[in-house]
Amino acid sequence: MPDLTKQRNAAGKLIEFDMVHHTADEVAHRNHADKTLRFQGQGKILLALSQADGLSQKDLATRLNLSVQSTAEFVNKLVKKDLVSKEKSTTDRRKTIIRLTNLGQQTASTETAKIPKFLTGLSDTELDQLTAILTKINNNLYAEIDAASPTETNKFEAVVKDRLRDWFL
Amino acid sequence: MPDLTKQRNAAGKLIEFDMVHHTADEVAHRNHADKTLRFQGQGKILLALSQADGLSQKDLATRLNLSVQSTAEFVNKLVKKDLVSKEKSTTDRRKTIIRLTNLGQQTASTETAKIPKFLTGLSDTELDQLTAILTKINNNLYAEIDAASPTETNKFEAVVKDRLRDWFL
DNA sequence: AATTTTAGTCAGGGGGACCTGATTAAAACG
DNA sequence: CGTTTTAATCAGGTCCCCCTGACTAAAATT
Repeated sequence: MPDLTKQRNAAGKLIEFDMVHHTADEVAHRNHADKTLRFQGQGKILLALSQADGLSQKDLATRLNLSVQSTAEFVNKLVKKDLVSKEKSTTDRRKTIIRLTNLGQQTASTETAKIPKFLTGLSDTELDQLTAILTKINNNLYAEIDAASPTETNKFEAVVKDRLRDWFL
Repeated sequence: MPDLTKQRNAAGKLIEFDMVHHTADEVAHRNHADKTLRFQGQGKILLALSQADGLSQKDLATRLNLSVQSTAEFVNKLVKKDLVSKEKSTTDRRKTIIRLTNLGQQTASTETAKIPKFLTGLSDTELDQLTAILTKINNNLYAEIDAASPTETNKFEAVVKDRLRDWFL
């Protein structure tokens, strides 16, 4: 019989973390235009490319379950920021290959590699505990995505799930 | 000497959690328009009101560091959704008092009270560990907000920090 | 009572994340 | 070779989160 109070406490702390983290992020970046990478819009494109560079826009659109028009728009925004480059495929003139620039690679790897300050006060034991618990939680969430997405009708979620998982192995 | 690998592992798991959580949220709410409350826009208003109901728009704007026009816009959107109500103050005809409707109270309390499925597979020990670690992390984040916001020049962050903290006590 | 301050509305705007439909050029198919 | 399919662009649109400036009415101040 799970202790509902403990679950509620943990849930409350997660909510608090989400809000405070968001607020701290805003405060830290107020004077710079660079927000933390979100799994949304341009962030999706960057994250996908940092895992598998050199995709066509159509590939990106399919993998991320976006329309080709949205994909093109986000890609063009990233081109403007010099985070990605576009070049025609040599094998199929219809295709445009999108790659991360050096700056784009740097940005994506920095975002995924940097250690948030708020983790620096934790002991090694706490870090191990946190990692183990989050691993469990993330697996539970993967299971949720699985259950809500029958593979036949929703290829996207399965693809993203696998991509996300591969990333952290 | 903190173990950088452990910190990096934990940070990676947090990033993964953010993305997978976001994806699971999208999948779960695809067929309903209700997204999880975000500490942003309308979500800010709802969360502030669920803590201190019956504020004027000016109060809300000040507390949340929004312009009065933005505040009015978000309030009107929430009125449309029947989540908040507006009424003129009896003591000052310039002021409009904003309150949560029953539906709004329900929505806000449901969001903050519901226990996410992904927590149900954790043992009591793990829940205690998670709560303790998140408490530490959140306090670190509060300290970050403090350090980045000298009280004189940025009242907002101090106010929000206190509000967020009060919420979970 | 005239002036200044306050609270909120209205109008217009920027930027982002997304979409649909029409169109063009390249590749595949019959 | 004609037709169909594919990849991307262009145009237009919705919704959200934010802003500034102008304006009106109510309250406070002088």
